[in-house]
Amino acid sequence: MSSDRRKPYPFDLFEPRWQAYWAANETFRVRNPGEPGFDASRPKYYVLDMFPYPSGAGLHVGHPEGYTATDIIGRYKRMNGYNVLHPMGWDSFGLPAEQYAIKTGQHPEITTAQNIASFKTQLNKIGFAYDWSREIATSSPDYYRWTQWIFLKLYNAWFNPESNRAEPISTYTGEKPDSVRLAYVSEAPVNWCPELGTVLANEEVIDGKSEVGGFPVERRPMRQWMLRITAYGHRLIDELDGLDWPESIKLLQRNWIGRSEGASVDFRLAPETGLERTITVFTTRPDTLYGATYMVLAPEHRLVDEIVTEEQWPAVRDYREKTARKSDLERTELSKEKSGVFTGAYAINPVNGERVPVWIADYVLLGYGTGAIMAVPAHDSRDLEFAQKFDLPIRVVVLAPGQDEAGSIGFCGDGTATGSALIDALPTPEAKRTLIDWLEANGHGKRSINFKLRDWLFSRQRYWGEPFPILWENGQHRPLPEGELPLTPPPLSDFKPTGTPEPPLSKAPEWVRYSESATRELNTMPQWAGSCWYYLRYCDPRNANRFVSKEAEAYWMGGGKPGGVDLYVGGTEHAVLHLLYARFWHKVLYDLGELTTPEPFQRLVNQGIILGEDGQKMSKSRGNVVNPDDVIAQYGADAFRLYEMFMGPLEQMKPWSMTGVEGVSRFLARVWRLVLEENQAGEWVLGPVSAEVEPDKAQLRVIHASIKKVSEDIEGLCFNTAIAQMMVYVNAFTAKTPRPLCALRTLLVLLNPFAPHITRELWERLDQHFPGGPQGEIEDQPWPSFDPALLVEDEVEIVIQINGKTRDKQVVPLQADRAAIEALALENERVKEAIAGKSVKKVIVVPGKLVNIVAV
RNA sequence: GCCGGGGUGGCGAAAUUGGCAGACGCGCCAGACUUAGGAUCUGGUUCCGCAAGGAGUAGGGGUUCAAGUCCCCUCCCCGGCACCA
Repeated sequence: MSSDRRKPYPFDLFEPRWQAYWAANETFRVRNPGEPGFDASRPKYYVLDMFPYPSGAGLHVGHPEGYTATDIIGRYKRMNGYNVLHPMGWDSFGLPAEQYAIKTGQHPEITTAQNIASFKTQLNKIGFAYDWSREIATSSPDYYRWTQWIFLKLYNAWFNPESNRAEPISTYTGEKPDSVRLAYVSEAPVNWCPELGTVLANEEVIDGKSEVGGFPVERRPMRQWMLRITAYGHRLIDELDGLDWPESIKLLQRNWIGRSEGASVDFRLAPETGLERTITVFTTRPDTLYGATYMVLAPEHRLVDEIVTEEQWPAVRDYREKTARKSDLERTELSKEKSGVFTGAYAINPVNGERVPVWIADYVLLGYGTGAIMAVPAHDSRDLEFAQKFDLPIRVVVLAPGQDEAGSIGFCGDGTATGSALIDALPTPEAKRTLIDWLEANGHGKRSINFKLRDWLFSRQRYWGEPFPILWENGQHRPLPEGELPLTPPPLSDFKPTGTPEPPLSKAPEWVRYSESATRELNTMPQWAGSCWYYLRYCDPRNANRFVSKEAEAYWMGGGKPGGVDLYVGGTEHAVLHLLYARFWHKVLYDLGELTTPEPFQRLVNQGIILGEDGQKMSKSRGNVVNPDDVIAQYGADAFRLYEMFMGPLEQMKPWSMTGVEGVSRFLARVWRLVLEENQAGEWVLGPVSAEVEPDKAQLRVIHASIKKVSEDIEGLCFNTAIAQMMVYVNAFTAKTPRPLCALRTLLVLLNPFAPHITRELWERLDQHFPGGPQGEIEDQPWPSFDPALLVEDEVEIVIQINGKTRDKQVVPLQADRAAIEALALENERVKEAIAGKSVKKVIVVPGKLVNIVAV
């Protein structure tokens, strides 16, 4: 006997055949408005996956989970008469691709091309209905030419606070346009990762380590390109409201942007300092101003140098040096114990003219607010801790509900103002308002909104990314002329990071030198640049004149309110990275009149991660990684797809199970044998199928209930229950022969989005035996509709409860009214038995469902 | 610490407005067909109990004729943020 197991149905023969057929016929190609073959009568549906970065590890079973979900939706919408845009491409610039190239000692251009090829082969083996004519790669010059073009748009724009939107820099009338550009150069301290040899954005640093590789990150001042995402803080928060996104993701973005409302307050320095300066602080609690008994500056704050007194200099210098040596990680880890030093200077509290000492302490961060605080120890736990340690006064100015002064220490909620002349006895919200009004009227401060979000550090000291279309001359930057795009990187053989902040592009002096007096910018853009707008390029991927044509953008991204991609599926890991950056770019382009919608992704769904069979996260070191290729070789692509969807709810984390794959594979084999049977020679021939036989009443009910359930479940992305319903369908037809042809055809159409190969094969076989059936290919069949009348049964089984406990069940006519059901129930033998000797207090009848008899 | 999302059989999970808890699948048990079965088909399978019956959706309380579902408290798991003034 041969040792290799017989396949339950010959998927290995027909799956590759249909895949080749779809590719050769461009079955899933979709046309743009104006192109021949475009059908304007159909509505559009844009369904998008987060495109993968083609790593060397290849596809794992997590990728196709979301991809299968969108594939089902795309095929389903297509059968429902939509023009479906369902593209795929490659996020091929950036750190992961470059790290892989360095590891294998090959040029990233080569490894990237190889990885893309193998990813594509893998995806095609799963039978996805992509329009491959729209394939894009962020590292191809045709693509990044427009990434660079968009960067120049940002460079040549500013955010006008009057109009609350981006405008061309030409509308700026101030002195220093370079200080307002959306893309600008900054010298601020940045996250430098020596191991990766590049700086990183805040969003790419997790617990003081790089998101890629987990290497230590340190702060150091460097000249870098920044994008002014903070200008969009309001809109990035406010416009989340209209999006159909998981609340959890919206919340992550809200928290990350971190909007707080309050006031900025100016404290003048005390007269003896001889300085006409103010310290401005941000506070969310202006009502506690009377309780401000000291101030704290961040150790790095610029004012420190000016205000510190002679005798405090040594202590201050010492403290600053210690702080500077700490990494961000240490600074937060050692946060338990408060530390700080008095500067020797005093400031004047504007509400009561009191002199308050000014300290420096590392619990105040330079990067948030103004880098200075007014400390209210009675109502802020950090200030309290600090005040107790350094014996600073603690003054209660807010009474907690039902508490006296002593009991209000440490209280930070809403209460009643006390010991605060201007606002005494006012409840907190009113006290805030009143005090801000007073500050504004007297020129001591103003209403203010502060964001945690910081500008986006946009340059990297790496090779494998988009070069900046920027030239330097006499220390001044200017844009590269648009006609010189794309700006391709020099073909370096040694592209490795230099180990210093000097970018590797500096290794190509001829490339760097632009003219006698001008040189090129040496930094490259981060990986996120390409993914910020790829969904736009899919709309018109070969356009050589624009990043996307107006018509294509209006068609695929427009329509509906607020429009955009109709369904976007991907992991949560991009919540505050890609999903925030892309919204930002999109809004800028929208403001500049390049786009028709303010938001890119109308509906977002996160697929849950797939764990290994052991319930642990899949990883090479655990040896629990499942490779799609292996599963497909053994069970076929349809079984693989179906299992991915049958595992459980799309958004949930769930473990892989090979026996589960076997289960859905058995189901598909039952579908196969519903239509075909094996003859003596081992060939699959038509089984007991009849065109004459009609489904019986019960079968009709299953057919129509299934059409309803499968349709609703696909719309709701509940694929697991849709599949369960199709299993019920198959079970209802296996026992009885001959099988009605029409029922089988309907089943194949319902199942087609999930298992496109087997349904296509069986559809063809039925066509051969029963010519003259429905016209066209199964992929183009109209989605079936159900007849509600056929769902209704003549009789229903109702439950008979006594005191809420089920005692019996009884079949009654559907039309039976309350009285009839009650009468029937009281006649019931079991009921009579149970209520003997008791009195019936109440009878609740829910027609079609149950009777509950309350008896005591 | 704060903010989210969860906790239902041996396992993955189902369960409109509160209305038969456990659909569907895995696994397991029994049987049929077979030279054979890791194929296929049929039946069973929440727990305790021979049974009648009882218990049961993390735990405790409440509302209700009726609670997985609504309200209050507690515990546990997962994710995020974390000196954000």
